[in-house]
Amino acid sequence: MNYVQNDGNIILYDCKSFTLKDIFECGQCFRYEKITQSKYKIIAYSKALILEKKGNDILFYDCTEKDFENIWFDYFDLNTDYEAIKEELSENDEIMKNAVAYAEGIRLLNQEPYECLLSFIISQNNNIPRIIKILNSFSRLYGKKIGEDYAFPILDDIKNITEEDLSPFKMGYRSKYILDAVKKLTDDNDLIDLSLSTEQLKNNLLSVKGVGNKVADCVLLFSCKKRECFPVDVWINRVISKLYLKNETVTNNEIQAFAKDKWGDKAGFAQQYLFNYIRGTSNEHI
DNA sequence: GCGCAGGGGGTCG
DNA sequence: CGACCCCCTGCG
Repeated sequence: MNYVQNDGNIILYDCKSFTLKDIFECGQCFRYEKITQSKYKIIAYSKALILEKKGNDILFYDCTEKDFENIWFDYFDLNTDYEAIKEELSENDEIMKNAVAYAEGIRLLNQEPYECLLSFIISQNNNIPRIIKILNSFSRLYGKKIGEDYAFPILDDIKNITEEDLSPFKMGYRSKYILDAVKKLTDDNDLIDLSLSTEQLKNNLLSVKGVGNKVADCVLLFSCKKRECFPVDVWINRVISKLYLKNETVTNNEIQAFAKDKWGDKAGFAQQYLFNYIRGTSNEHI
């Protein structure tokens, strides 16, 4: 990965598989802002970062080499060869070929686990604009101010939070789940210990009230580097049953077994390409 | 214009 | 399997 520091910015040269729209709008994260087609802001790790794509180069505005190496390199999963993954997934699979072509610049972000957990608890039975609204207003009240933006609250900011404190955000019944998550994270430093096995980690996540199979898999995939995880929601159920199983009705467990068998340790990558593809083209498939 | 279903990246009892 | 907290949309 070839990059230079120039005039306070980082320039990442000739970066394949890196499209800001694909990365941020494929549904894995919520605290991004579109500035133009090729320019986005993302808030993560208590930093606000503006990125712009110019040709095949990526500009990281106002970014130190230290932050790039310590935070953003891993956040954007720059150690992973997406060209190879796309090729492997697409082999003998016309459906996947189309899904990959639809958003070839997707990368799986490595987000902060506790933020990811709280965010996907909010996401359940909810729609994306409202999820974003809740997370932003929550950050505005409890997160650290960074320039004109607000970081997602760190655990210390919210460890004593009450149900009443959460009522302004209109999280509904999810407030209780957030409180349970905060309590369990506070009580147990190792609840989301990345050195644990996928199974152990998943059991820990499932112990949180309001965290079921789907939310747990999202946290594992989007913030714990467990790329074999395959979160199944209504869209994934739809795309697998319609495109791969000839409209057969299947349970989410059957879908998960199908994905494990077909994509193995790369199921998580497959999930993002397919999820984004079916959501973006759902009108054409119905 | 308003009121009222219907449903949204699920989970719990 | 139905209800759920709340918001938004579509329809009469």
